[in-house]
Amino acid sequence: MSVTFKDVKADLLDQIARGALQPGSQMPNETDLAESYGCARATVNRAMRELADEGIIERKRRAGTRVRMAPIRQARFSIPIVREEIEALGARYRYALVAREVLAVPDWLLGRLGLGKGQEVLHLVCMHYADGVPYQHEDRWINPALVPDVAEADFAQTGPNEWLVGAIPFSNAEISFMAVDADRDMAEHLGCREGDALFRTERTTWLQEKAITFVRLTYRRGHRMTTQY
Amino acid sequence: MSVTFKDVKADLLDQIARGALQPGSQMPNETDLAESYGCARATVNRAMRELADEGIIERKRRAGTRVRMAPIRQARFSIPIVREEIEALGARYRYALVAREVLAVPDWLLGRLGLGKGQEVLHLVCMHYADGVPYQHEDRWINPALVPDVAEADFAQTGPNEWLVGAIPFSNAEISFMAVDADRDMAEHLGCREGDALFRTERTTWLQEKAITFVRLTYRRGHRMTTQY
DNA sequence: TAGTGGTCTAGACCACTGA
DNA sequence: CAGTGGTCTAGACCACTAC
Repeated sequence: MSVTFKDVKADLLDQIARGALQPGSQMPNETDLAESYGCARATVNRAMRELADEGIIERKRRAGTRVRMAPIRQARFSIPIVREEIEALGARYRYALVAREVLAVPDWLLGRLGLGKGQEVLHLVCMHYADGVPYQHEDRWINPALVPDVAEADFAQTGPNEWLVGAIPFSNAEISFMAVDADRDMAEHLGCREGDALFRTERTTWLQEKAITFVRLTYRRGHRMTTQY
Repeated sequence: MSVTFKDVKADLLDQIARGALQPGSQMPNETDLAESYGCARATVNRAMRELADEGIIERKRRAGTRVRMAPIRQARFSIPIVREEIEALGARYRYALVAREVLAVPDWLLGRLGLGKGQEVLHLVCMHYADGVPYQHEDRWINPALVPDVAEADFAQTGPNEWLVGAIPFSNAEISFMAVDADRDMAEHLGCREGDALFRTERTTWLQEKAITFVRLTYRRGHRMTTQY
């Protein structure tokens, strides 16, 4: 069996972990490594490219490759669809539409959606339950000009998240995480006390430079978001 | 100029975004795509592999490649070193050691660090300030058996995070995000009121299957963690 | 069991950039 | 301006798995 890029990657990682390759030190170039591993340069290249993508090493043309002084530690996590998140817990999912209205965009939202004063937005409030217990409160604003069919969707049965995922094939987004104090309304919806600390994510989604939707997802008390890296 | 993998990737993405390639639909195989783009199969492979890594498409041997029904939306964010985070805000960084003690591992920490009852841990409490204002509270537990030099480090000048990054070349971790109510002690350290909602991350770090450290980072009121995808 | 993606090879040219 | 990584090619073999 020939030497695979995974072999090379694992060996390099091991050398870094054991200290044989010190942080900040220069690594041999691809040609030399390929020779010493007895494989093609492309194989070494693949291994090193992945290490660079993961923030372990730093590569520059002409200057060569170095072990990063402080590895760029990065975590990756998938943004769950709430239905799947709840079903993965083994719980029964239930969705409810709380409010649906079309109104002039409020001032605080003008900038985030890139709209002008007086333009209309669709505002939805929904609740997601796990085994009948409040799990997540969804406060969503949609730019109807960019989502043609949104006027016909009634969102009585299907949540806007799942609907949008189906209607918008691809998009990019900015997402924030924070802690907020529950106000009276939120406390009632989520079944907690006013002032309780709640975990919230805010997300703005764009389709080709134009903001489609802004959503605030507020979780029930005690929610944790976890990932590994 | 020949067709690059970026060209292929961009074109496929564009077809997905425009709806020419519908979610759930089967894509042509690599050989056919290579022919239609007029490039080598390896070029198509690189493009499609990256799209698969990003969760846009789904690849299976023999079954071929499909556009994902619901793209796996995943965000990537780098775990900042608090000093850099504060300096990036243009603020002056200050660090203070609040407490340092060696004690028997508390029960709640036994499992997380994989220790036995009665074993000793190093417990550190630190504060990080931005322009003199409390920014982050750090509550850290270190397994001294796995970090040989930790007994000599006094952490009076340098925070344990930066020290550990230098001492431990590479590691993996599990990280969680949550909201907590400030208790009296936290409120005093962070200059907020008792009961205020605070953003917290908890992280356990392993070096080769053994837990080195568990840390709770609690941020000042109003902190947001943001990323794009 | 046949068709798909996964990977390796050997060679080539090129873009970038630090010495 | 020379050395490094970045990428493409054409061909090959293989592992997996749906059919």
